[in-house]
Amino acid sequence: MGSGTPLRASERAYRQLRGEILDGVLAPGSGLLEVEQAERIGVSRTPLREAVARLIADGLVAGRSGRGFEVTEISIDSIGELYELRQALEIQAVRLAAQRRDPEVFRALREQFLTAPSLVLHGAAGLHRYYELIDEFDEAIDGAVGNPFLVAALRSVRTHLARIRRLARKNSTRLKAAAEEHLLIIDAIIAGDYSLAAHATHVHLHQSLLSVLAAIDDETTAD
Amino acid sequence: MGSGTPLRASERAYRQLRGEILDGVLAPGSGLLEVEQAERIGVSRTPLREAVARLIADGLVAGRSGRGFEVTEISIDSIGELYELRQALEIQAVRLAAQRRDPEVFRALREQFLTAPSLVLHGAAGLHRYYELIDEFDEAIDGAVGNPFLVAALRSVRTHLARIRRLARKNSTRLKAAAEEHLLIIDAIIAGDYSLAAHATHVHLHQSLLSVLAAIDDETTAD
DNA sequence: ACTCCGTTTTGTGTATACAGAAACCGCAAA
DNA sequence: TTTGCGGTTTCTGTATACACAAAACGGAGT
Repeated sequence: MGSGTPLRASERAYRQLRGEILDGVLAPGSGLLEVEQAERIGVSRTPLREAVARLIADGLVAGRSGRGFEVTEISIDSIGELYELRQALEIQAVRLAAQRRDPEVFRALREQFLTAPSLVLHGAAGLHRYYELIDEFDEAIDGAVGNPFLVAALRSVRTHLARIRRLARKNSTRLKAAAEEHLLIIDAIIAGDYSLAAHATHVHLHQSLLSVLAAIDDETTAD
Repeated sequence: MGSGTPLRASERAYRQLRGEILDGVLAPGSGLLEVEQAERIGVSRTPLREAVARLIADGLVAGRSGRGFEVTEISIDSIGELYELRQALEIQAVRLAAQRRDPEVFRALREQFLTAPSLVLHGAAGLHRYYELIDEFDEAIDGAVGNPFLVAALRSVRTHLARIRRLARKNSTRLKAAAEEHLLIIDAIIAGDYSLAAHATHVHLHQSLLSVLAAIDDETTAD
């Protein structure tokens, strides 16, 4: 299972920086310098600049006027704003998916999701599996929608979402509820009931936002 | 009114290429070579590559496996797909705008739009003014929404939309109707009636898509 | 001690040089 | 005629060198 091509330097730099930003290794607000980062990663400035350009396009990094660039901040406000975009995109995606899906795909996914509510009780491994299921759900939606523009927009949202997830330690009660919500959405998609799928997604995202904001509030006041 | 900074080479290359793609000077499917383009524009390969990277992020250009890169095609299918994304974004944007707008801004805009239906009868100059009004409408929405994520997604959609507009010669009957539709949306926003604004936008986009597809059909069968 | 100005340092933006890989061409063999 | 192979060319990907600009520093004057 070796990685096919040896990977270009610019690609390596991009993945490493992106990964570090998403994992919080490079904290929001930290100022980065081209030469510095190029040496650290072990590539020259040219491919590093290309990587940074892509990160800026992703919205993970912002170019500073004079000196270097910096990892973008995540404010409480920006979380709400992201969810406004997410809502528009996911509701549309789910609606289209319900109309175009291959029922078999979602029936198989449903089978998997039945175990989800109990997964959250099985420690870190279960949690990891849980997030894998979410990824599979997202992929199933993307595949059913079959719209490159919409999928690209969703991918961008999910990138930012990954950063936000890190901020909020999840409680298992909420995760269990979220799993149930996903099941409802999946059922609606299988049934081809696009209206129900859309409304269920609306509700799910509402709960999700509430939970994220509450979790972050806990974090900041607890410390 | 001189341009403040002399503009970096990479920025010049980006704007020129982008403009040429949007204007159709560089036809979809045309294969471009780095050296070739760098010489033509008058910059070295390094800034040109940066420009191309941005164009790829914009979705205007796709990197070819081995040799060079090429301007992305616009298929009939992709127009429908773009409108599925556009619908999700604009309906959300208009809904939020109706809730957050400064009424004065939209009252002023309304004043301008009253002249729009007649503008389309006044030749190329009138048409130009008409499109300026559309731009002002978009900017007013963006400002009222105040959501950087949503606005960025909208900007991306508008970029692709600009290419599609070129394909379809517009007839003045449709433009007149579109102006009326915009007026209705503006009125709903002024009234703070977000539901009406959303539904009116839905209708508007439906008509717009029909008109675009019809126009393209005419073009291709007429030739 | 503080401020202003010139110097030095540092970092970006751009050009160019170099290496490796993929496409192209021609020839020969089936 | 077609197919396979070697050499050649051309292009990309990366490193590096250079120029200019902006920030940090330091010294002189107040």
